Amino acid sequence: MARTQSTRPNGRPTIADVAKASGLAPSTISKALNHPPDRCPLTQSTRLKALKAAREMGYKPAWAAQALRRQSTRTIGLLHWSRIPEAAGAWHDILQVLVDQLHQHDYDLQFIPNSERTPLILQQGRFDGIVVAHSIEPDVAHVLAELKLPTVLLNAQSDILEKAKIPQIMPDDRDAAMQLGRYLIGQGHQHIAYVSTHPHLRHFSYFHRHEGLQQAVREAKLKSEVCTFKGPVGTWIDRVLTEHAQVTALVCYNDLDTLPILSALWQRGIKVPEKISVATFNDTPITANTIPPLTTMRVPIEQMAYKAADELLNLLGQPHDRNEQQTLPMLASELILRSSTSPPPNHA
Amino acid sequence: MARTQSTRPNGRPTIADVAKASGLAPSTISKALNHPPDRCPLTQSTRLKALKAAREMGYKPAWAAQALRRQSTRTIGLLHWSRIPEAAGAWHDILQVLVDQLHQHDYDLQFIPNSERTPLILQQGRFDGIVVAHSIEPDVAHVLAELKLPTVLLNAQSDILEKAKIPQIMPDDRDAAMQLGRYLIGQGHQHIAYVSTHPHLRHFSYFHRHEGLQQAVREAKLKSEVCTFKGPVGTWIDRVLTEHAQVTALVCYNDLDTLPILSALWQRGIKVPEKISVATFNDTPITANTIPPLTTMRVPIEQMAYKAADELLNLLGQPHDRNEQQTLPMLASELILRSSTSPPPNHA
DNA sequence: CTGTTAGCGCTTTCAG
DNA sequence: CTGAAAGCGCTAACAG
Repeated sequence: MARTQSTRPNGRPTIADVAKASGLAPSTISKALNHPPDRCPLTQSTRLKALKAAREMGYKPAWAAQALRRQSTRTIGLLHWSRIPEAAGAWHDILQVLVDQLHQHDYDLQFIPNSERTPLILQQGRFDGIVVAHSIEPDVAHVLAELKLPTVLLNAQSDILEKAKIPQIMPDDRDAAMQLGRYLIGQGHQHIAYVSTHPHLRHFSYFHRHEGLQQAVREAKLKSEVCTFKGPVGTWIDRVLTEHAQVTALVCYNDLDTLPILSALWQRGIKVPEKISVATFNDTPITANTIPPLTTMRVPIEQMAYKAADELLNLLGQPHDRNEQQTLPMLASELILRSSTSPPPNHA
Repeated sequence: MARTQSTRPNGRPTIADVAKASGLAPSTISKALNHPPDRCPLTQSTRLKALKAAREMGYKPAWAAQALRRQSTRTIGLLHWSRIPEAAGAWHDILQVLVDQLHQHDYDLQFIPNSERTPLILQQGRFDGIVVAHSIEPDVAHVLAELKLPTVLLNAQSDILEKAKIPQIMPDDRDAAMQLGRYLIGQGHQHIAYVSTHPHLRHFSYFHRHEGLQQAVREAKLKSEVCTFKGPVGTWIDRVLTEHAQVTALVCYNDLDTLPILSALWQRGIKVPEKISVATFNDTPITANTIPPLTTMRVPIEQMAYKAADELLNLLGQPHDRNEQQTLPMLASELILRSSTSPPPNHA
């Protein structure tokens, strides 16, 4: 660990130091470091000499200098909805895959918190590409569209960006909800409610799932509509149990919604599924461990992440095992049966 | 939006373009942009001229160039344990505060995934400071210690870094567990088990909580020890209920552990709290919505985050409202009573 | 008060 | 096959 030759104020050696110490030129060191062993325009011996010197001095390229010179940061920005990343539940698994895939091509993933400063940060040239996750505000979308950076929409929707031909990866939420609706109707349920504890949902998944449920009801020619309730569970649960007592199945928007809903039913002594069935979306660890364990639609989270990485690397001009598909099909979900659903009470 | 004057390949104007367009020198534009209105070495009129030109051309400083020149990235790295940030539960709230505090001083927070590349990333000079969250591997700690970067340990432990006098912010887990233990013992519990679903916990919180519980048992002069069980709940729960049937209270390591544990008890028809009491740490939304709602210790998460930001800004030489305390006291937790605990069965 | 100059550390032509 | 030189875009020191 001879960290002696150093010129930088912070004490770390520059490429010039390595050059001097090895009796080679800076450019030679650079070549040795940046070209793969095979296609490297250097003699085997000089290459090794350069590498050895660099290693011995503990030389690490200064990132800002590389970025400035290459006009590329090898960093992908993840634009997410909230102040800080939602790495809970489904997003956790998505991010895991995304980070791994990008790492394989020497890209890092950086979260871009949603704040007033977001547009500035995007315009500073800190990113080689962008993944838009969950949703995006119109003003940010405009900035992004002007930037013409390689970008993909991952489980996110934006008229502005879609118009700009940005690839969009999303699950087929309508189909998933329809499958779930058909299953419940097949069990004998005639009145289904679609519920969420979040008061202001604007995500397309919320609407698509509602539509899918409605379609299942329509095709079964039930007499009822799918009624909806949203906001804190205390604001609507008692109405469901009284004014809408014919409802025998609750479909929750997502896994995180279910904890307060199951809790509210339990506190009122309403048995699940004997009195009312409950089902949801996203097959996360939470859903397997609720009381009772939840019937849920497994959304193909990992597949979505692979697709997103694939599309982005493609836009970045990275050679990689391209998933050769012209269009981006929406991905299908799978029904996971657990004990929170059953035929409704008094059913033949 | 006259984006006409542009020289850069990517079409965005440089400071030189702004200079040319405004008839001023690049350095003048730089001064106008980088000095606060008050202490700016420019005439009001030239300052405004510079600012106007920059705004009209949509000029945004290139981040890499600024970083290279200033030898500072205005970015703080968050070193976390897993591949991707754990933004669930308690960490979510911590990060929220941390990001906000740093933003107020124009620092961004960037997650550094734990991988083989972590040491390299640290050495590239991408960060002005580091927050070590949760835990850290020895080799990474060594690299970090050599870097001499402003660093704080946030709910993390590392002999190597503590030896290097890195400030450490952590909750008083021993005290929290002791409070909880005393409460349970006061309720009449004589046999307490300390449990977790995670098989290989090495975090100091895990050990400190155990110690606190033991201390409560010791000071109450109970005849039993605190027995521990860890790993997937299915591997130990039946043993607790048979071989250790005298156990009447389960203290879970943290909030995320409780879902599978409550579920396992429910599946076996064991009533909580009538048959067995359950309590845990971290007062997160999850704990309020379990069946039954959980008695828990509220760890002062936000306070910890404020302290961490404070310490770090201090090390960075940022003038700010310094929380003038010489030592870093460990922070106390508060008991939140809910319905998952009660006196044990057959208790007077 | 403003402009000129000199790099920050690196990579990439382009000569030798 | 290797080295010298230029310059990415910016800011800070120093002249004028």
